[in-house]
Amino acid sequence: MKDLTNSTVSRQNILNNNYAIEEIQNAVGIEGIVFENQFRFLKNQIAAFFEIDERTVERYLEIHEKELKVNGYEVLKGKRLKEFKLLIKDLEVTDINVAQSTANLGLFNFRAFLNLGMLLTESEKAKTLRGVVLDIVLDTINKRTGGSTKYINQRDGDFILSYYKEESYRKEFTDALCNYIAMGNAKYAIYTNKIYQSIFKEHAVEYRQILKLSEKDKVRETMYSEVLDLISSYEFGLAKLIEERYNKLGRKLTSLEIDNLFSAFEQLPLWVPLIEKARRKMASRDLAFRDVLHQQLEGYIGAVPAEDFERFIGEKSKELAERLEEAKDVFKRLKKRE
DNA sequence: GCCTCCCATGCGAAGAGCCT
DNA sequence: AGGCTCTTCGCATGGGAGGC
Repeated sequence: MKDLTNSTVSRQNILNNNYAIEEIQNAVGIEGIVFENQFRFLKNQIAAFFEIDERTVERYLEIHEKELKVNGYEVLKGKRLKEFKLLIKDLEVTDINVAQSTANLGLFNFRAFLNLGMLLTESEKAKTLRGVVLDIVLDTINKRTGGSTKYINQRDGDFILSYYKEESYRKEFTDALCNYIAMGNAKYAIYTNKIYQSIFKEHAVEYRQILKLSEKDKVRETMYSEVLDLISSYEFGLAKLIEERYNKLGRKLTSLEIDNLFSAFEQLPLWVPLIEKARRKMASRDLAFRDVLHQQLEGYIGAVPAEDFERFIGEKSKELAERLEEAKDVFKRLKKRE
């Protein structure tokens, strides 16, 4: 993982990982005032923890206002401030004195506190915190995936269906290549790679290298359901186009003809948003979960949203074996009904 | 080795709005 | 209305980096 202080994406990938945040909170052990079900910290508490001046906190709030607000910093006023003041009065906290007369009050929650810790370059304590945070993040992902992230894509509930569907579309595609294209056996690899390159700019060998896959690993078993779905669309669409052209010509297509067909097909504007989405998901997730950088897709890297952490390492994500077992049961039940 | 420039830091004033 | 205490921002300071 990159240096947190200058990588927005890396910071957000940690802050969006609720599982890691929970562990970090336990490890850091800093306790604020519980307000609206969250720990809250005042500016002076934050400054004291990081051993910096309050004015420094303000500077960071100025420069990174948007990021810190997204992650939970807010300025209370009006009704909610009144409630907060009441809460403090009730708690009789001695080390915190918020004047009853104050008109607005800045509050950090734990995520915003952590966010600031990732930005601060002048605090030794923040530096130490970053080290701890990175360790915990790696540890959480490893713990939840059982050590390897090679098949983390399969932990998503949509994977199995996409994978099975894709197999049948692939069959259509290879059949079309077999029956309607006048080329040697190299055609299967050539046009499969063309599809990969059209979708994510890498051919199978590059993809294998980048993900450090071994000979016996199947590339498609490592792909995210969104990418598989797109490959399915390509394969099925192309299969039908090839068949149509074959029927029209009344003979097998030459390699030049299928190349022309392919480039017209991949340039259809309908692909643009779908490809954009697949690239974004693949590049961002592989960086966050597999610590893998697809250089060709660098421009598509963004922060992985919290829902994705739920999907891939959350309670609902499961090992493929478990899913297969479940799928088997479903098949059995269906059979009984017949 | 000295000078200059830049930036982080911290002081303090202005502005805001709630409390009594 | 005046007091109070917060946020925000301008500005002075000082230290460090880099140029000559």
